Amino acid sequence: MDPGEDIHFIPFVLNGAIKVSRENRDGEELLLYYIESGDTCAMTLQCCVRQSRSEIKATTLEETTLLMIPIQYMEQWMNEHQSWRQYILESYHNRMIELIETIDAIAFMRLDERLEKYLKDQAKLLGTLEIQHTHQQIADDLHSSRVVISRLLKQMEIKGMIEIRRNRIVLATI
Amino acid sequence: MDPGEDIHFIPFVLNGAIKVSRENRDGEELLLYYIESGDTCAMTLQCCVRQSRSEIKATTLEETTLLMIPIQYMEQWMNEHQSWRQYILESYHNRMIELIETIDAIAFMRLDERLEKYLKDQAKLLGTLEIQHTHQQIADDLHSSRVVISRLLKQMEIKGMIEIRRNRIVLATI
DNA sequence: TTGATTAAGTTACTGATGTTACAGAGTGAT
DNA sequence: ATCACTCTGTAACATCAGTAACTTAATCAA
Repeated sequence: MDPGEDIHFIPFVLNGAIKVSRENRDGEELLLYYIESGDTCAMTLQCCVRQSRSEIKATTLEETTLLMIPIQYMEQWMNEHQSWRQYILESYHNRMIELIETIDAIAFMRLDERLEKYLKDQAKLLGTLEIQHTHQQIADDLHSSRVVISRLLKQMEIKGMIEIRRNRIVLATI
Repeated sequence: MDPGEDIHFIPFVLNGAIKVSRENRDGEELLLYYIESGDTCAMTLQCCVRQSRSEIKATTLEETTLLMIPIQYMEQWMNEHQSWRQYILESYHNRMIELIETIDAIAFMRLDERLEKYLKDQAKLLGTLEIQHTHQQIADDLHSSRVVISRLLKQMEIKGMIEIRRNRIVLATI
């Protein structure tokens, strides 16, 4: 899904996971949150329809199956079913909590701490200790640079927290 | 409103403005967004009830009148009125956009740019070019330090963007 | 096997921001 | 006027993170 695209559906993740990032004009990114299976992102709709400046990028992390719910059902169900209302409100709330967590990270944590959190989150999400990313990809998600990430990863390896392979980081524990 | 407090109402701002900040364990802060008159913060409720860790601090900026809506009405109206549902959803959405704006600021902007934006936002919000804050208060909102803010303000003054007085910054324009 | 390509390692340097410490200015109470 | 207190100015220094430039290693295709 590209920023600015016209969207008439809200995505519901059946299985897999979606990564949602913020992009600035220079094409620099920052990971905002993940949407896991059973989850939806109600704000996607309004966010992409209403605003041109508020650009958000969504990409799949793994093989992902989506249920695309047409916007008219969304509205109809909102009116008819309390459970649906609750579900949508909860979805909003969860995204909100995650955004605040992201703010915590970039405002209060140093990059080495953020990197450690990132790797652990990633491992939890995909249910594996092996993270299949290049240093450059990690740098993009954290809005940093490849050299800096390499440096910090090397330090983590020295401390025995991870093992560095080509295209892959292996965590010692979660 | 202190973090962790039990809340059975959602606040509806009749006039004035509320500042919502995030606080970490060390008592350091970061301004998240403002709630202006006619606005509400539906998430306040869930945020303060559900989670103990997700602490958020709300303080009034000026003389403010709140309408406190008991949670049971909130639920009842959700079921009965489409307009209320729409209003609540919009409230969530607006907070979301503002959080993303905050993320943009801390992730992609330098401190001097954030400071400029902060002063202008403050001026717009209160409808005056005079901002009644000490450098320390500004530093707190931006999660920086007093010395750094003084330094940057001095540079802005040299450029003719502001005038520095005791307890007060006077903007040249918005 | 060779060469091309991409990923990762390394070093030296720069710049933004934070810290410490102290001096000076403004304000208000007595 | 004097004192206490708070706010602001400034300098020297520390640190984290980003950049540039180059080397080395891994992978893959021809």
